Parts: sequence; C-alpha cells; structure tokens
Amino acid sequence: MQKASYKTKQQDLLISYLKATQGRHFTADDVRLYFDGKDVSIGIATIYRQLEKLVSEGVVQKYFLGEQTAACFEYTGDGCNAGEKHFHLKCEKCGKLVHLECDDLKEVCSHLKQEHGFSLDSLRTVFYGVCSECSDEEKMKGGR
Amino acid sequence: MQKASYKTKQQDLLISYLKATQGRHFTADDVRLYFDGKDVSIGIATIYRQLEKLVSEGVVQKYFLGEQTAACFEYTGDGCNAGEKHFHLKCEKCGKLVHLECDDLKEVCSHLKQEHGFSLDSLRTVFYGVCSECSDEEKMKGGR
DNA sequence: GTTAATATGATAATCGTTATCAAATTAGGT
DNA sequence: ACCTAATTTGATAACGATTATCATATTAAC
Repeated sequence: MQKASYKTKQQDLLISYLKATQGRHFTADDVRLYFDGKDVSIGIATIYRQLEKLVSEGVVQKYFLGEQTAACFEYTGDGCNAGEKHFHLKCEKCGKLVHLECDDLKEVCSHLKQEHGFSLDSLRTVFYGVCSECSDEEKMKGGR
Repeated sequence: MQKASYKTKQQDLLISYLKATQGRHFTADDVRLYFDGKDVSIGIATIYRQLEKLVSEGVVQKYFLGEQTAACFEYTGDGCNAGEKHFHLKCEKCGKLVHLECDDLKEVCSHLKQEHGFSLDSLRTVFYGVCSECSDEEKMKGGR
C-alpha cells in the first residue's frame, strides 16, 4: 500500500554527504565535485532529483541567494539543527552568509502572525544588507 | 568633467514605462512585451542594460523571488515611494507578493543594527511564508 | 532467478541573463 | 548644418543552472 522506499547507492552517497556537511551550505555542483573522480559518483540529474525529494520531505532546505548564483541547499533534518529556527543574513558587499540564532527575532515571527496573519518561514527567509565588517570598512574610508 | 548623460529614445521609453507602473513589479520581459508590436520598441539587451543602470543608481529595485522565476524590478525612485521603507511578503502557497508598510517592523532594522551590526536592506529583503488567506484555507481543510 | 517497477545518467532542451560587435545614434565642436 | 568621436543599440551567440528525455542499469518482490 505504502510507496516502497527504494534505496540505491547514489542515495546513500548523498545522505553521507549531507551528514558530513552538518549545517553548512552547498550547491548541487558542490555535491557533484565532491564525488567527481572517486570510484563512485552521482550524475548531476540524480543530485537534483534526490535533493528535490529531500526538500519536499523537509529534511533539506533550499535557498535562492540572488544574482546569478545557483540554489543553495542545507541539511536541516534529523535533529541536526531542525526546529531550532535560525535566520540568514546575506551581506551584499562581501557576499558572506551568516547564520543567526536570535530569540528577539523570533518576535518578528509572532508579530507577522498576530498582526498580519503571515506565517514566516524563517528557514527560507534571507535578510539582505551589509554586515558589520563591511559597514566598518565603509566608515574607515570616510564620508562618501 | 562630469560624465555626459546621453539620452536616447529607448531610455525615454523605459522611463515612461516605469512611471506608468508606479510601485508595481515587473520583469525585463514584461517591458519587452509592453513595447512589442508598437512602432517603437526596445531590445531585450537594452532593457537589461538600462534597468541595471537604474538599479545601481538606486532608482529601481531588483528582487529575486526564488525558484525559476525571472528577476523582478520595481520603480522606487523620484519620490514615488522612495524612502518610505516597505517590506515584501511572498506567499509560498499562492505565490502572491504583498507590500507591507509597518512601523513595528522597522524595529527589526534597528535591532539588527544595534545587536548584530547588520544594516538591513529592507527594500531588497523578501519574507517567505504563508499568507493569511492560504493559512485559513489550510485550517478549513482540517487537521492534516 | 525472473520479472516488473523504479532509479540512474548522458545528453538535449529550456530559460533568464550577459557578452559580442557591427551598425545606428548622439553630443560637441567647427 | 556638417563632421567626427563617443556612446548606445539590438540581433545573436554564449553561458550557467536546472529540467526533460529515454535507453540502460539496478532494485524489490515473488
């Protein structure tokens, strides 16, 4: 009755990659490169297919970080850092992506829910702006 | 000394399009379609080029709304709704993009700045989640 | 071990965007 | 108005990420 859960070598490889990257971000191509040359490998089509499946299961998150960048994936399932909502800050100057764990920001979630009826998907939302290091640099360079 | 500001027919057409869409979102292709067939027209390359120029001047904003969608542009310059920071909520169910004008959310800006040294670019940040209508629908359908 | 269902991967196709470059347009002298 | 140099345009090629196609390989189930 229940759909059979076929298990293949490639699926195992991907899972092992995910477990090895705990909380870090990666693209589909990162996965391909990782296994490239090794005696086992995964085709890019399969990588996309399997990642998409895991995304729909909620085990993996998918981000779009603007510009011509490839989609970023992150393993958040199986107790890794699932549930503990964190936020993403993306610096428009240096391109750095920061993970932010902040209780105060959780109030943003409640506010959006209470006042605007909007359920924020904090895992998928990316805050754009300029990080502290880059702001400091700007100040250094003076006025203009 | 100052860079000459060359003015062409195409640049005028684009500006007139921008003024006509006050605050609405559009893609590069929307612009192309708008002028398609008319006795004057703009090539897609020129549209991208000019839009990119206006983005760098801060007159036009550029958004990436995830998935395989084309970049969205919005005219925010010249007193249209420039300055009055607004936020964007994007519903993951129905795909609707909502403009949100909310003072409370401006505190999010100060918080990120004060506590995390991060200058939020609220025009460019998109909040992902589920809008009130779609949340209601889910409740209607009951539990699962 | 045989068979049917499913997964894989090489490759073509797609889509948004950028690069190329010859031709057209513009600005600034004269 | 005319000439020239600088700039802009647009058709098209190139590109990069992703998806579709489909023959082949692998898997599960009996």
